[in-house]
Amino acid sequence: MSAAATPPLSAPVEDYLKAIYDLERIGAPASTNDIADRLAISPASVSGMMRRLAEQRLITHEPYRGVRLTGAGRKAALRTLRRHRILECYLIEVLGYEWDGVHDEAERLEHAASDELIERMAARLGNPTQDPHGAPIPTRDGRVEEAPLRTLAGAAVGERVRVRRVQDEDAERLRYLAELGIRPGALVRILDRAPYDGPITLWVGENTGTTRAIGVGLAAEVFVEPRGPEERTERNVSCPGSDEPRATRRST
Amino acid sequence: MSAAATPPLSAPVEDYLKAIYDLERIGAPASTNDIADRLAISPASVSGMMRRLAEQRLITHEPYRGVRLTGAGRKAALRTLRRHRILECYLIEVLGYEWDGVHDEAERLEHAASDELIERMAARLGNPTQDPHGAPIPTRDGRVEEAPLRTLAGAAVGERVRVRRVQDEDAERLRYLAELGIRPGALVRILDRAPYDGPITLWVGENTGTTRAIGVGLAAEVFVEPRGPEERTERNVSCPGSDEPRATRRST
DNA sequence: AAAAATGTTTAGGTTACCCTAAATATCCGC
DNA sequence: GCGGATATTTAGGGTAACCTAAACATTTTT
Repeated sequence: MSAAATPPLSAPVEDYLKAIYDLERIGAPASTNDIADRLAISPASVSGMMRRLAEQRLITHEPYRGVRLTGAGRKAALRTLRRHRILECYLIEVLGYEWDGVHDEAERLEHAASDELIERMAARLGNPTQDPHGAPIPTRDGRVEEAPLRTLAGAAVGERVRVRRVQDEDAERLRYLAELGIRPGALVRILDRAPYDGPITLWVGENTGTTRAIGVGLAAEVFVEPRGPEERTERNVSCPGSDEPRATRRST
Repeated sequence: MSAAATPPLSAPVEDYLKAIYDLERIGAPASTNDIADRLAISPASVSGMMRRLAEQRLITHEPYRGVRLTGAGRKAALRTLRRHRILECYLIEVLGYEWDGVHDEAERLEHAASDELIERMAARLGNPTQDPHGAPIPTRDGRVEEAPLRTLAGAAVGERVRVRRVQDEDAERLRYLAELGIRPGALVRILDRAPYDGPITLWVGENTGTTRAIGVGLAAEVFVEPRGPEERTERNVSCPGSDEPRATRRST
């Protein structure tokens, strides 16, 4: 009945929707400034785009209050997110990209790839449910389970946690986290926290491991799950490298 | 010394350059109208774009006379062509696309893929030198050997020719040619030509084969090479399906 | 060689995005 | 509950790409 042939969205529009989705996920309606920051665009430009998106019923906009995705907007955002994350998996698993190098490539391809291409890639990968950074991959029909994870910045001294996901935007930071051994699947114990938002000292590793220190800023980009008494055995199908820590990723 | 970091070209600009390259390849300088036809854009818009391209030193433009690519323009066109053709190979060989379905996908991806991605795909394919439709793939440094091929429309009755390349723009037509058995590598004998640009009757096949008829319009999109006494044995590295005819491509 | 047909360019307009600067609304501390 | 800080929107501009209609140049026909 419905399923009105959705007019194709421009690349900027898809980027806005993704950004709004991500901001909404954290908390309240997305504010103009937050969106502007995230997309590195002036707030004035965001205001203009919000009007256009609202006209297209992709968001609802209460002036001075922020915006929320509508059903259609959410669907579009999840579609883009699916593309992005499948592309990341594919680039790493099939074409040998590094963990920290996929984001930008996927960012461009996600706007150009057809649904057919994405589904062929997904099939080829065995329909993964999370990307290499631990982010869940929405299904074709727009379902995601966004696990409400805490971040490493919020973990208490003495706690043992399992890294589940890291923010993937910044290649530099990702490379640094990889050096520290902090990637999805890694086990971390919080040894110490310096006061006044000082560095957090960690033990990274399963049995053998190392001591590392990390700033609160970076720690806030690492999502973790408390390591329960009996860890969940039901694991997601995912890209290699996104789960259990592996002995050697780089041969150096 | 030179190698000035080329500013990235927009997708439309890349499309114009490709079109001009292709038109120039046939014959004289590309005319405004030809470019407009090929890109399905109004001649007035083409005029405007020609001004911009000339400013950027990608073409030289003699008003009312047509345009020619400069060195830089040619280089850019070949870069895009390389991307397009490698993508087509990759989509067919690795992701299972059909012969007739790759063009549009490649057309979009060629503007978004990084050089790194293209080279990874090329490596994965063993650096092919022609695409699935028989078109030569320019090298990374912008070299191509454009074999000066004749078309099936220009072949004489009684001649035996080898199909080397077909135009890949139109999926419909490609599908039809595939049905006829006309693909790169196929052997064809011209049995008859009806007068007044009437249909051409062909024998398609190596030893066993079939009789088929084809209009002059379509025949002009099929590039052939006379089957010499001793056929060249030095064959190009290429995508499967782009060469020697294979028993079954589709299982139907 | 003038008229007709064809091909090309200019003139003027539209849309989607972006920007800076200025105006305006909301929030927060006192 | 007022005044300043902060957040948001409006006003006014810019660019790239497209369009149609009209003007102009070239080629072809008679």
